[in-house]
Amino acid sequence: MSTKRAGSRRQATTALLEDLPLQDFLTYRLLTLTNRLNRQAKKILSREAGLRLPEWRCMGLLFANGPISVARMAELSAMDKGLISRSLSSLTDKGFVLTMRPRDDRRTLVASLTKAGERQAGKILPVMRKRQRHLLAALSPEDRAATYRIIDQLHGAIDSWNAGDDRDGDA
Amino acid sequence: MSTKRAGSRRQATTALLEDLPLQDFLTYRLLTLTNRLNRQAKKILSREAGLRLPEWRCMGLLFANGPISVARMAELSAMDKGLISRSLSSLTDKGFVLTMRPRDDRRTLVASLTKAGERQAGKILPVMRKRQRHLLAALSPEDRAATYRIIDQLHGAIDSWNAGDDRDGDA
DNA sequence: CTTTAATTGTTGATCTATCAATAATTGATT
DNA sequence: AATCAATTATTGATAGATCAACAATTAAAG
Repeated sequence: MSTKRAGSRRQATTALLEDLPLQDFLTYRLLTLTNRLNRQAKKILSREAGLRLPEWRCMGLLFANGPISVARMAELSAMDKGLISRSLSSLTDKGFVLTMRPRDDRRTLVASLTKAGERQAGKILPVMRKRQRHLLAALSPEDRAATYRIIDQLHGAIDSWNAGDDRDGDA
Repeated sequence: MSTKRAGSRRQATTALLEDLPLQDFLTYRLLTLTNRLNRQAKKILSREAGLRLPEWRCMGLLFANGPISVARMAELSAMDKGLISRSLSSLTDKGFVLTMRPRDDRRTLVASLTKAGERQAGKILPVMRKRQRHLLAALSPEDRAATYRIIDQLHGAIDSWNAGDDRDGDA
């Protein structure tokens, strides 16, 4: 439980950066946070629907965006196309997804939800939204706004580091 | 590269939560962020030292905290003890870590860095610190302070969700 | 038209993360 | 002491994420 975490005993500010202990590295902190979030989501999904995390993400994408290709799904979610491909396979087996190859470009694969898939997504989504609300409710309005800004700025920092590093590094 | 991300086209605030698109779920955003951060760290480590991510985390823990047990490492880093165990094995093979079982409790395994391990950690740490500085430099002082606060508050939200859910859910 | 290049999705390999089962040891109860 | 419970680390199984190699198809160049 919470007492097991190493977290908040130090307000790590820039001044401390010179000897910032590893446990206070921003990357560490974010990693342990998302690991816990993933564990939680995983538990919800297996309980509610017998779905795996990337499967649910695919269903959510299709539910929100309608029938789209694997490439488009990767673009929207930053998921790996290989992972998407495998997830769509298993979702097809489970009867939640239906795929087809458009005549005008037979390389692309367009996926869409079946009726059962829509029912399933409609059942899970409220739980997930409730969870999002619960998470965001823990933050002050200022921090809520700051959160998305911070995430975007960190993406920018990753970009610029990779750029200086050598070539792209994100693709 | 950056144009591939779906991110910042929307300032997701509480008001929008009712139909928050999946791509703007906080958990999504954090996940794609940490995935990118991990990719980056992985690249740095394999280039600089031929180390894997959890291996480096173990070395960093030992470098910062001195000789400690597997359980203590798990406690400090929120890593899985199994993952730590395997990492220590490979680090021992690589000559960076040395383990021993104290006479007073022969269940526990205490790990420490070898000279070579310390050299290696001393070589990597500056790069990693530089990266942390680079990331934090992208944020305003207010956002920097907010970041750690937000992370801690989200941990709290996870705790309370899990508590209401059923039993613990973190252990 | 034909060759070459680029795009799209699939698959295999490897690493990361989590969980559960186990063995070894220690601590507690009787 | 002897049994039972708790702790510690290891191992196996499975899911998740990344990368690279590949085949099929389409687009571009000549």
